[in-house]
Formats: sequence, C-alpha cells, structure tokens
Amino acid sequence: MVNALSQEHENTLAQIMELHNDIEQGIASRLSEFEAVWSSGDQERMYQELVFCLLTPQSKARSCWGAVEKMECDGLLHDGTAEEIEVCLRTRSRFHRTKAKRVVKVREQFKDGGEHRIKALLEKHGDPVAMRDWLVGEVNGMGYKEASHFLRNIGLGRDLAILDRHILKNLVLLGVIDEIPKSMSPKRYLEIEARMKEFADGVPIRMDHLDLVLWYKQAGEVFK
DNA sequence: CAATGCAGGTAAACC
DNA sequence: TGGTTTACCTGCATT
Repeated sequence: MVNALSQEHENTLAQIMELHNDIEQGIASRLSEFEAVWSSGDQERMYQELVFCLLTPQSKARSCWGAVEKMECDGLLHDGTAEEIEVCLRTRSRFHRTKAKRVVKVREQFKDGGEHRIKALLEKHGDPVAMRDWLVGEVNGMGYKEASHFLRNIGLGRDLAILDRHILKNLVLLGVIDEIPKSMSPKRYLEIEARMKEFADGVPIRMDHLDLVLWYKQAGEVFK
C-alpha cells in the first residue's frame, strides 16, 4: 500500500493528537524557554547548549546536561583541558575521549578573547537553515541532527526537524516515510525533513511541537 | 550472575 | 563517488 492514510497510520496520528492535547501547555512553555535564549542573547547559555549537543549522541540527555552543569560549575567549560573534560564526561556520556576533544575545539572556534560570540557568528548566516549548513560544515561532531537540536534549543528550531532514531521510528508509524533509512546522508536528511514538514502542515500540530510530542511519546517526558 | 537492550550520532575509512 | 562499515566507549536497567 502506498496509501498514506492507512488505518494504522490514522491510529498513530489519533494517539499523537491526544498526547499533544494533554501536554500542549508543557510543550509551549518549553519552546518559549528556548526562544528566550536567543531573544535575550544569553551567550553563556548558547554555549552550554552547543556543548550539550556535542555530548548527546548515543548518550542520556539528562546525564549530558548534568555534565554541562558540572563543567560550568568547575570552570571547565571555559578553561578545562581535554583531559579534565574527559574525566568529567567519563561516567556521563559515551565516547568521552572523542567528545572532550570536540568540546575543546569548539571553544576556540566560538570564543573571541574571553567572550563568546555564538550569536554574532550565527547571525551572519541569515536564517536557521543556512546557520545549520554552516554549523555542520564548521563544527566537528555536529551533523544535521545535532545542529538542528542545538538551534532548536536556543530558540531557532521552528522549521527544523530533529531526526533521531525515535522521531524516525514514529515517522514510519505515521506513514511519512516507508522505513528507517540505513544511512542518513545530508540529502536524505533534508528529504525526510521536507516530508515531515509537509505532514505537519496537514495536521493541527506545528512541526516543532510534533518533535516534542513524539519525543514524549517515546521517552515519557519532555526534556531537551 | 550472564546476556541483552538502550542511551536524542558522527567522522573517517572503505570499496 | 555515494552508500556501507567501523571506531568511538560505558553504565545501567531489564531479562
């Protein structure tokens, strides 16, 4: 069946719309928190979110945010060596050695003297889609998924899909895609994102809300 | 107690 | 040259 409106897909959609109805307030308030990061120009918070998104691949989001808070508290976010950061990450994130190096590297790219300049660097690229392309090309450890995740977390994710394993699985259940792709090239990522956007346009749930609903459906909570 | 599943993927080597 | 495979790497909950 190529029919996108199969019964199973309809049932899944009904379940998701009910969930959305239940948690819409929480979603809206979380998204406005994210938006406040960008509109307030909180560079420190942007840098925390950037590091957070470098840590989350294949790891527990809560544990990774805990690592960011500890690094901030211990001063490692600004001055820590790769070795010190690695120790902090050891029990909090997978691939800690690799990620510690990436955190140190990105710090050099986004700091000018003692000041962060993430917002200014992003603004040079216009819209969030262009910012994402730039991040993917410039930041070691950021693919499309994490770049989208980062931009969403600082309030710029309204039109960006965060295509992780959970979202992809649910897009299959909704009939948006036929199957989870074996590999995710940039081209394929953008194709699936376009399909998800198209789908969101046809239901009374915004795409950025849809992401959090699907995440909630999978994890039972709305975090980051 | 051993085996298995899961944790918001990415980069680089490979053919 | 674009898709596929491999390295990165560990703790914790469940079976």
